[in-house]
Amino acid sequence: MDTRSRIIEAARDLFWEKGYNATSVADILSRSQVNSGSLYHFFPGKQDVLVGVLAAYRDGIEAMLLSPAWDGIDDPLEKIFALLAHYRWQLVETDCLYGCPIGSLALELHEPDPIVRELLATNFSNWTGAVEARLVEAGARLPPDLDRRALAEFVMTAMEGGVMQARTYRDVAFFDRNVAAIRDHLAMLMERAKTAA
Amino acid sequence: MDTRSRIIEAARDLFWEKGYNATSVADILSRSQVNSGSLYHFFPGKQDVLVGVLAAYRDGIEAMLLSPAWDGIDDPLEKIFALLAHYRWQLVETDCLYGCPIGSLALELHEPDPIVRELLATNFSNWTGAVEARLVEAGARLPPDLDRRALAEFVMTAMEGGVMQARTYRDVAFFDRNVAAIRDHLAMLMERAKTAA
DNA sequence: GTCTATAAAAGGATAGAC
DNA sequence: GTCTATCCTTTTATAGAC
Repeated sequence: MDTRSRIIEAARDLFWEKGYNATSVADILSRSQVNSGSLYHFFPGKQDVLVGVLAAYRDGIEAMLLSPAWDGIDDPLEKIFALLAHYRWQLVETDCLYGCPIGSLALELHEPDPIVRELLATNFSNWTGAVEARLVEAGARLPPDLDRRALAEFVMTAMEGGVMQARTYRDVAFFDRNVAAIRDHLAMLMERAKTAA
Repeated sequence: MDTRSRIIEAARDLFWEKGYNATSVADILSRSQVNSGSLYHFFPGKQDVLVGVLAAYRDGIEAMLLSPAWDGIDDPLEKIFALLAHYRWQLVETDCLYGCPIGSLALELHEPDPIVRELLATNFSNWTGAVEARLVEAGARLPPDLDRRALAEFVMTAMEGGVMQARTYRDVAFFDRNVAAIRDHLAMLMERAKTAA
């Protein structure tokens, strides 16, 4: 793999594992087996590596996240729960240490440069947009006047809040209960769609 | 105010504004108008200041958060929305820069010392417990078999997820839509309680 | 593009007088 | 308990040869 990609990949993992501020440039160099001169050849500074990482998440959402999560699943609403299951799997794999990398960075960086904030928001929007599209596909199973974008944002909230609590308590059951709550929420909306029809 | 309290207060504000890692001991000294020697007289190190801040949040939840938020409000379910409104007010006051201090720290600190993680979890539990108690007070307005603890966790999720998105987009409307969703969720549960009766 | 060495600053923490 | 001065490490970033 080329040097620039090795840097991005190492930084992506380190930011996920330790956060942005707790990761030093030396950490990135050591993990990627790259020398200081090379990193600063590709990136003006550490924050530009972060920009590269966030752009990689943005460009890879389909191939790295959505496609794997939705493989073999047809039902649009079950695709949403498959996406949530993907985060659950990550939590279990890491003993509830690491959750959503974007969410963690979004809360860690309190006054990020506009370009960083913009990329965080874009990553959120792409995720929400993908969920919204599944809710649109669900068609008449959901109330016709339902704001599907807002519901997609609420699904994201359930994921991020579930991850936050599961990580803090080191117990995936907190995530599970939040997923159950959002499942109940969808069930009640479908009930509403039925009775209104 | 005594020196130790000044340090805790300054650190609390700085951790809220910038996060833990982005706050230096020098920042705390400058904000609290305390000298290095005094800080290290009261605290073995920076992390112990964090422990003090988290303990202060824990001990102050009633006086600093719940009592002010619930002043003049009798309805238990409206108390929950008043609590959410408190976070909304904080977002508006800070142009959506700062949200829930505990949530931010919980996601920033990836592998905190056990004592720190324990305090984060305790703060979450106390918050959730307060909301749970209001849901219990709501009695028969909610389904009898409803897991009120799990619902309280879901309310917390809505708050944290709403704060995260509002901050990232610098737009409080993201918070509002999440609150509206949780209000709708409660409304549907109350409907369920009615039809089951 | 890559290498080593190093600068320049910031960081956490300590010493010892008062 | 408080003060100033300072140590030592880490951190980001640069220089300049190859």
